[in-house]
Amino acid sequence: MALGKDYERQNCALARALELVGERWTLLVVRDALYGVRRYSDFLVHLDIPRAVLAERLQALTAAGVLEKRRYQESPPREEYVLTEMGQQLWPAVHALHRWAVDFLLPEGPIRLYVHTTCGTRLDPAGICPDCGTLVTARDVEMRPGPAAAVEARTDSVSEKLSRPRRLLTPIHT
Amino acid sequence: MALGKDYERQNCALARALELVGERWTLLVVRDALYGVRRYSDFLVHLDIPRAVLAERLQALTAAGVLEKRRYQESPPREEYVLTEMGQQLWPAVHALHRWAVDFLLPEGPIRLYVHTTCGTRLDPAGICPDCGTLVTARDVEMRPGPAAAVEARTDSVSEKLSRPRRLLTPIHT
DNA sequence: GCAGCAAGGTTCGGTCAATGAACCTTCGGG
DNA sequence: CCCGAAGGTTCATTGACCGAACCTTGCTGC
Repeated sequence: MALGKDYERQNCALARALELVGERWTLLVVRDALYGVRRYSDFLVHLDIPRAVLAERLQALTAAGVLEKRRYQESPPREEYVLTEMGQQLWPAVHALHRWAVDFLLPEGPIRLYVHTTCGTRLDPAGICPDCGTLVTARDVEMRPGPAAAVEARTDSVSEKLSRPRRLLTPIHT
Repeated sequence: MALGKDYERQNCALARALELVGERWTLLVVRDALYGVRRYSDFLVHLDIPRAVLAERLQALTAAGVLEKRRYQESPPREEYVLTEMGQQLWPAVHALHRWAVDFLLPEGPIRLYVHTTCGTRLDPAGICPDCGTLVTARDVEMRPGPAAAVEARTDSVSEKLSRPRRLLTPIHT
């Protein structure tokens, strides 16, 4: 997002949100984090994002409290970025936007489906499980290949792991 | 959003959505349209957006089918931009992101509240009316000043009209 | 003991979108 | 005839994004 990245004169909660997650790539980073991606190198190969931009976004999201940077091994020191509670709560917004795109921008049908783990039912546009009526949190969502899954053109290792049914937030590297 | 405005290599519905509504200012334009703003000059004073950027965004949203440009008077010819059904369906996504910001980024409390017109109850984070249990569409939402409404610093004519309780999608001019 | 490699970055020049100020056109009213 | 409102377009400046190259730390194999 070029120049002033804040909407200072907009006294509105949505503007505050967009200052943080409205920049280019940021919401895709959050989506990948919901999918279970945690490492710098995995975000890199899955998003095709410039290295400098990824580093800057991870730092901004960490500073804002959406991600937490933690060391998962000493020697050699290695870091991973994990969604905080605040970050996981972005799931309804990500899902709503995703669903809107499926309904209006993807004539070929959804590439992925999101179902409630305990009921096996596809979420409705609000992120509710039609079966049990509860608002499903990211932890209780399973993602599965949808009718248009074959269109998936990516062949990187992260995409392959994500192409099988799996629960959201499950770490990609064991 | 600078340079390549598309995420070509991302085969994902969310990426398609972000190519359209993920650019700087675009989602704020949609929010204003949900509030009932329809005219170029009203978007202009309410958003403090550069004129060229506004013109470009309105055109892109119209081309994508989110807005419809219509002539509301001949002689002198005057245009207005109205949300299509596709545009109105963005409400759940806008609301979810808004609600997330209220919950995590606004310690002073919400500036505006969204309530179900028929029940008078505040929507839950998924956009459901807790009273009647239905997913509330934009047409049935009333917005009201919230606890932190006094913080509203803007004094333009559009902000003044929006500071009173009103139904979403109600046109601002007459 | 040295080469190679993986992870996680930083640096750097070129490009292109955002910005804001100035300008333009069409029409109606006084 | 002049002014103003609505709805734009044009233009120079600036800074974020891009991608390629480079760097550092600590393993692992020979």
